[in-house]
Amino acid sequence: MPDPDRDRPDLGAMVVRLGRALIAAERPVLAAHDVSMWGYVVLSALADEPMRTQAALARAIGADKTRIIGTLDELQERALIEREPDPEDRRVRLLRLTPVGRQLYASVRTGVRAAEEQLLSGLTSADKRVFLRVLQQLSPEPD
Amino acid sequence: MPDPDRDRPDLGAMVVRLGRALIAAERPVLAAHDVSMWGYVVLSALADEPMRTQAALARAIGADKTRIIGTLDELQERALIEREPDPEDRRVRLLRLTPVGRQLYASVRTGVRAAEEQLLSGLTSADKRVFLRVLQQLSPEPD
DNA sequence: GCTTACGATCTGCGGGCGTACATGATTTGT
DNA sequence: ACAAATCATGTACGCCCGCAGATCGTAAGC
Repeated sequence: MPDPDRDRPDLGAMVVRLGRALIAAERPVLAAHDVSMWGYVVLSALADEPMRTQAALARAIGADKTRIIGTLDELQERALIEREPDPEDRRVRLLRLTPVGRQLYASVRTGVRAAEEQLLSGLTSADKRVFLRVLQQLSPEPD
Repeated sequence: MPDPDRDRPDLGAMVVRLGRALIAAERPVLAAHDVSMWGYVVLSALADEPMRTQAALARAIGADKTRIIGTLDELQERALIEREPDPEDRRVRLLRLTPVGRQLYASVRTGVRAAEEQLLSGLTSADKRVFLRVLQQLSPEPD
């Protein structure tokens, strides 16, 4: 009786390949809306809930805190997010989506989900359900 | 009836998080054997089958052909691989593992697999089987 | 033989990223 | 009041990567 587990590629190799396929599939969607990868990630994080500090946002999306500043600058300039000093602690900037930003995010996300569905289209619905549930279970929340 | 599919994170976000967790889990294993990530990938590719050209190897592992030269130099210096001019076409270098290289690869792979099993240890065996099968189905072979 | 094509290698460019450090504004603890 | 901590920001360094030539040796077609 053969052991399929011994012959499969490394988990890491498969995840990397899937990641590359996802990036390739989603790049056109992002480009169509003129949003960068990091921009989309920021919009996604802020759509879930507004953030009280930029450091918290950086932690939430697994980015360096200096790296997201440029992204925030651009999103703010396009009026997709608001970055307002907290009246109670004027060191911190309250971050939230504008209505326009929320709308754009919804559009991009719809496209991203469609691209993902395309990649998953070869699966049975049972396999897809298990796969997505397990993947969610295995992808750790950032501290 | 709630729709769990609408609330889940993007597939891309989950894959990236899982990838980071895998890298973190496997880094100590690689360091213990003094092998770089690229080195391990090369050993893995050559363990499957010897390669007739370095360009073919680069394509197989999704790396730039100039990138792998340094990796091959190091592996050759440690006598883990052989890089011999093809007598029939002396432009190309035949690449294959040495017995030592095959042995080291087996050790590292055992450690890598153990780290991966650790990450998967929270799953039921049915979930794990489906997840790995689907993941393999979704991770495209490089051209 | 001569031209063209191919493989390996080296070098340099530009971009993305993480890290560290410095600064200025502001809050907090004593 | 004063010192220490916190937050956003800017700057600079180094690393890794993909990509585009340029070079050299070799092979293949004419």
